[in-house]
Amino acid sequence: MVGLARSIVRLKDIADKTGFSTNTVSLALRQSSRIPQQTRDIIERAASELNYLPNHIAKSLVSRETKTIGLVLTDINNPTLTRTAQAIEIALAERGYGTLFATSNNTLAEEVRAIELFRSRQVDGMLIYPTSHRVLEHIRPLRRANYPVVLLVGDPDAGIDAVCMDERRGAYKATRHLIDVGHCKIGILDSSHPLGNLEKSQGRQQALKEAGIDHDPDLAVDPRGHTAERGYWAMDTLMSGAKRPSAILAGNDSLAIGALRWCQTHNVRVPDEMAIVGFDNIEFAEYASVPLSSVNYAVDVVTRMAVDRLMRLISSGDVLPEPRVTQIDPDLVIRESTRAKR
Amino acid sequence: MVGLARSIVRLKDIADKTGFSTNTVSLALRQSSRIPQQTRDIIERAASELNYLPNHIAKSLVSRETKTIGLVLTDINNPTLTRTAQAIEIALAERGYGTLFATSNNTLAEEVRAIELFRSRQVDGMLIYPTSHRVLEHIRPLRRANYPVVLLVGDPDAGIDAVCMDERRGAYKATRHLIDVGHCKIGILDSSHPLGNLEKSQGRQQALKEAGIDHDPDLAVDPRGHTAERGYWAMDTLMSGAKRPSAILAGNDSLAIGALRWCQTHNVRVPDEMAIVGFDNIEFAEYASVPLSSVNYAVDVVTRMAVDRLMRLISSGDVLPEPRVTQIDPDLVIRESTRAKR
DNA sequence: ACCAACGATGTTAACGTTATTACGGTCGTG
DNA sequence: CACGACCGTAATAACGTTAACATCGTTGGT
Repeated sequence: MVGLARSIVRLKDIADKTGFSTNTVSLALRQSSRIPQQTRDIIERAASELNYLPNHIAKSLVSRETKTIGLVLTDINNPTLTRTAQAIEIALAERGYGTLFATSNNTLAEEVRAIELFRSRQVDGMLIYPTSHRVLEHIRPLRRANYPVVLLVGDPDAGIDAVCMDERRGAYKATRHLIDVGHCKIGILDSSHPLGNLEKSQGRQQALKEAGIDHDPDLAVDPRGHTAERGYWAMDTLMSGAKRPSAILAGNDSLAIGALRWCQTHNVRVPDEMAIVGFDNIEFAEYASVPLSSVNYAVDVVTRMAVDRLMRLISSGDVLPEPRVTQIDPDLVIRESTRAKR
Repeated sequence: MVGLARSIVRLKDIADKTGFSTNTVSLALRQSSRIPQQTRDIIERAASELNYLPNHIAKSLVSRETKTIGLVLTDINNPTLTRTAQAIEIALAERGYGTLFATSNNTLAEEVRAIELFRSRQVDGMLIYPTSHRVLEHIRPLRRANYPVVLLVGDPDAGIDAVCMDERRGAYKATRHLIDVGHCKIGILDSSHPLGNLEKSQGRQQALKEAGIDHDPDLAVDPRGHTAERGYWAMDTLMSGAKRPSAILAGNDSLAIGALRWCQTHNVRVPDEMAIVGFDNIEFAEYASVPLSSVNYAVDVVTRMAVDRLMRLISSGDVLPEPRVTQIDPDLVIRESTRAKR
């Protein structure tokens, strides 16, 4: 095998070898019916002998599409985002698209950088998990310029296409469940930044309100992060306060595992003295020392719908259809960490 | 703000607006000293008014470099690969490179597909975590054609650049530690496929041999996967056998967590009745019900060295330097799961 | 005051591909 | 037997950028 990779074999080289023109070679390799089968065979044989590989870059320049999409994630420590990334890459590959990938590290500046990078690389569309669920001013102009963008976080009023789990509804279901099994002091470990994602918090409050339970602001702590370490810290903070909850809603499973660990090291029995629900239903939730109840994140559903929607936008030509926000109703997976109080 | 994104603003448009030629505009925007400051200012102002963004595709075509590298991973369920992916993306972005990303799903065919995809997209180099540590026949031709490739798995004899953790040494250290704290029946949960990665197994055997402990093949189980679920299964298989180990070396922390869970559900106390060591030192290892000892995976070191090496290869022109394999000596992080036997 | 050198800009060609149009020759038809 | 249709192939121009070279006017040195 000779002449791979860097040794740029071009249509011209095949043309020279076979005696046909560059153009004929191009048509033949694209199975054009204008070229008779016999000629095609000759050209195809020559192409494979020379180990020809089409230059996607040149093709993109003339076709004005790169068959590449940009994927922007916040950070990848969240196993769910990770699984989503992989599923998206696979789904896109099946449709002939490559995936350019960038992380924003949860900062707006890097998110903007990533979007600019992708634009300059002429991606055909973007899938974005934004840093903030509210600050979308840097994304809206894209949509306005008819650039195909699908968010993986849903603000129904954002005016941008989105496919995501309905976190408000998930938090509502989880809180309902905790109430059903006998809890009324239900704490929450989740971001409380006013520009952040408040949906879980709102879902919890709605469930509390419906059950006639007063909302106590002392039962909410912002862990300022998404790791188990932050969950441990937040739990410590919460439990050092005057009012101790009997159940915890954690913004994700890493936080929940940190909280669970805190309970273990402080001899608080789970679920008897403390119930815990997480979000995302990562694999480790099931394998924790006390298997964790968790609001499931339907990776495959989100991926499929988001990619379908993006393909739809890409193929819609110059004028995009009205934005559509799809929120998927999540299932609550009940495990031992929220077993009913006796 | 008008005319973003899809509305292709070209150098020509700036030229028309300012009265200069396309070429002058190009030079000015690249801060060429051949263009006086005053002219540059005019052109830059016009560019920003038109919201010009350079077309990377066109640039690539003429410069013959895409400033993009391809990253091939097996699958992303392994949190360590995930952290590596993110760290690599960041390191490359700092150097002005974009990251094209693909997963092989642990199949050779998809790995080949990903590599072809990247080649046709003219990436300037690739970072590959191969499915098999031994089967590299599809990668070697790249190297032979002077294509910059760095593996994230090290076979010293592969003839391909690589940067990785020294897993043999890690397993040796872990096994040594288990012996030191009093174990002699040391089981292993790891792939035993002859074409797979046998380094952990070899490291363990070396340590056993040095300690004069006979190798017992019944103490090894192939979990056929890398998840906690497979770890639970493998542990069950191992403990159902005639000979039960008193300590376990697990191929990664997910497997270890599965094994730990098995011990809990079967009332086997860790570490008193069973010691467990994992690999990779993921965050959850520290937050497991019994904090897990683990062989650390130095994400930052691997990333930095691999990216540096790749940059070196890319800038080395037509003839690549001799391949170099760097194996990083891993630290063993000792936690409660291997506390000394009394 | 003249010529060389230089500073500022423009012209042309190239990168590898695809799309559009053009060109010969052969065949069928009247 | 002439004419148009059609088939197979080729020539040309484009995509947006950069690199090499060309051109013009001005300046400075002698």
